[in-house]
Amino acid sequence: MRAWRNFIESVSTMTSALESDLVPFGLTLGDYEVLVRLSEAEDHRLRMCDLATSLQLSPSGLTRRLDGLVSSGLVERVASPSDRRVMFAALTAAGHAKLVEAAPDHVASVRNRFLKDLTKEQVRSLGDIFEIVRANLTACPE
Amino acid sequence: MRAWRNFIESVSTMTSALESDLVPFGLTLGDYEVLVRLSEAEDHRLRMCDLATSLQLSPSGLTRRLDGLVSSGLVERVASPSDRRVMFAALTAAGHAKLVEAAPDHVASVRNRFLKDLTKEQVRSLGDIFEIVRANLTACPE
DNA sequence: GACAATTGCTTGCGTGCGCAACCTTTCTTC
DNA sequence: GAAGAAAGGTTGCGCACGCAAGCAATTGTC
Repeated sequence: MRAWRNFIESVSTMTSALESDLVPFGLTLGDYEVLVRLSEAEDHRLRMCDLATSLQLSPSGLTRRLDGLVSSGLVERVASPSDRRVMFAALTAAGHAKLVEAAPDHVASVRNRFLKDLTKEQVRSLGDIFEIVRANLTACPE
Repeated sequence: MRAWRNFIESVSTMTSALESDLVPFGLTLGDYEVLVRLSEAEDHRLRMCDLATSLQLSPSGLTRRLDGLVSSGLVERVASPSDRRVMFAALTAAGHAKLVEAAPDHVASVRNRFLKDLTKEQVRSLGDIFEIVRANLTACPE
């Protein structure tokens, strides 16, 4: 339970800290996650629904989030030729540039806020632990 | 970075899982946290502002959350006699009963979703890690 | 080959929250 | 002790999100 309480508290302060570290770039943490997912995808594009599940976001949530990124010119919607239901979210050049600009700062932020005072050993065991937790969570969806 | 990605993903699936485990009790995770804080406080009551910081919630956010709990009869607002600015949030008998009813299930939920497949050693080190992280976070609020 | 059933995405609607503005009460300073 | 500063809480507004409903396109079934 001690682990739990510290954990909960850490999470919320940490995310808001990371959020504010992204403000100078005009990004929100959610936006950043979108850019990362797209940059890692083939051709820098993903189907909306795949992106939604990857972000653990509802379809409508993703639609709205993309609206913002599209109007900022970082992402564009591209219709699929093969299946006219699907829309791709595609990273624009500006979007890619924005990610390249923001990423180092963000990574440094994570290290600084999160991993700073941990030993290598602890970081490693953290990785192990959350691999197990994630596996456990995806295993029992009841 | 591996630690980080698994971490982020775990957190969001876990909280939504815990959230849904509380639905049968008619509680949200936020509500539950309020009840816990109050039950641990002296006389089962806390000043609004103390409760807000404890929950890492803005003043307005707390006001709204309390509105719900008050209209459910789980919490009541009590004016302070010594300082007429402050309002106490006080646990009602019904609120205490509700917490007693929901707590075992919730704790089991946490263990099941989170700690289930971890060794004692890992749980211990998790506690250590987030104690450090939390200390680090509160130390550098810049 | 036509008519469900399903999939993919988008639009009302409600909710929960933060921010800024406001009112009230207390503290500070002179 | 009176004027200004500060603290405690509540309200207007906007934003992000989930849910349910809806529309378009595709797949399945006979």
